[in-house]
Amino acid sequence: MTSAPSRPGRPPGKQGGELLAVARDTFLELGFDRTTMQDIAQRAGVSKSSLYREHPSKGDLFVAVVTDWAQQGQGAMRPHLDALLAEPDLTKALTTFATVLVGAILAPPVVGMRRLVAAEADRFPDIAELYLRTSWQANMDALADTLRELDRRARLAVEEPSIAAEQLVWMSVGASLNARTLGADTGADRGTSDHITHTVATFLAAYCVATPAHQAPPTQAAG
Amino acid sequence: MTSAPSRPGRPPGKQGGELLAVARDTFLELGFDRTTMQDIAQRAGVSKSSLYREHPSKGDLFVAVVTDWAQQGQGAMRPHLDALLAEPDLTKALTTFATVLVGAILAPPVVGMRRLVAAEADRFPDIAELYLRTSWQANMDALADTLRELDRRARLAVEEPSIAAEQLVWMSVGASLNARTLGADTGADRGTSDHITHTVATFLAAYCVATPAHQAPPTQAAG
DNA sequence: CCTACCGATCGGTAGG
DNA sequence: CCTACCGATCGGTAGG
Repeated sequence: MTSAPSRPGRPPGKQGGELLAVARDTFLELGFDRTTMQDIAQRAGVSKSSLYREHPSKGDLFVAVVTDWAQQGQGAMRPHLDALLAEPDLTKALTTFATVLVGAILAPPVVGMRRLVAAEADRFPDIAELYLRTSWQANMDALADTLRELDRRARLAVEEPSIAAEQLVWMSVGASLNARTLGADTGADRGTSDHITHTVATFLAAYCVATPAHQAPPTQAAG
Repeated sequence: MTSAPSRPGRPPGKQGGELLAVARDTFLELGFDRTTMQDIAQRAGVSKSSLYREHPSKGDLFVAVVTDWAQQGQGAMRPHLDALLAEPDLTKALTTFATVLVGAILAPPVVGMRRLVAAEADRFPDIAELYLRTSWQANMDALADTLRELDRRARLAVEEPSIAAEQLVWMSVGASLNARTLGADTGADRGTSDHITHTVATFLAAYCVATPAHQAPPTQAAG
């Protein structure tokens, strides 16, 4: 009971994760250089003093923001990889997975964080590398493991799972991610279902053991 | 006579294209915000006044730098696309082309300009779009045209040349470009010949009319 | 005289 | 917690 129902002191002022979220949004909106500690403090409803008490410098705050973000997105693809394994129709499974993947990678805050980290990679090389490892490479490795498992089950013929994973991902999102990274928010959207269909077709043409999607199968059983 | 063989005045100080090159290198090294007009003027051996006379503001200078850069790289792939058409061995042709492509896109100043333009895309949306169109999309379109020509000659079966072009490019450079954009200058280099070999194999598995590289051919003659 | 160029300094704003 | 303020530095301008 009475776990401080009405605080006697003054209204809140954000801390911890909430504060990091405010800082993140501000960095995303203005960029690192043009974001002032004043901006963040104001939006979070705290004084600059309080902000500096929790994060001793602007650089430290940036590191905390990116680290927090990278950890959150670490296992993001897990459930969809499980679904990829479970679906019996490979074309359907890969199409669904690629669709989810594209949506996740092209989400505006995700693209924004990539831009932000890349822009400051010279000043914060450690954090850029952590971001790449945690938020990207971890998911790529998980996809490679899934492809390896599909090979083991003789549903795909994948000799180099990590390369195949890269091919699937970059065929799916390369063009769109490039355009959005360079700021083209033009409605002329790739990542359409048509684009994904072609990605899956090419992928299966190379790695399907049974019947390739759009040419006569060599009809060979997997050992 | 006396067409000023030895200038009586003071030593040169760079202008025009040379000045743009100095500005470009400085922006690449320090980024837009951390580059001062002073820095650029100093390196170019001119006064700030002279710099401002040629480029009325820092933003104008940046626009001039990117525009100049984009124009220079516009037809960069032309000779290599011609070579791609000329080489009779398709696997060899594509491998050579992909190798050149990867080298060109991953060249440090090229990656640096991408980072720079992406970082300032919010402040200079027009220039980001021009960069994307002139320096990237133009070369992609040229590759697509080349694939269309190979289809016409019945050496490839490419229904959607622009999509096939994207697939070839992004399978070739996606992973490496991503890593370098995020600042990982780690010696663990992709873009190796092994990686390119797999790219070409997957591409041909989907688009070769005759004998796919690594599985039994369906043996069908092109009409 | 004009052009090209420099040293000096302005008003504003940043991190701390 | 806030206000005030510092040392430093920036883009841009003007006098000579």
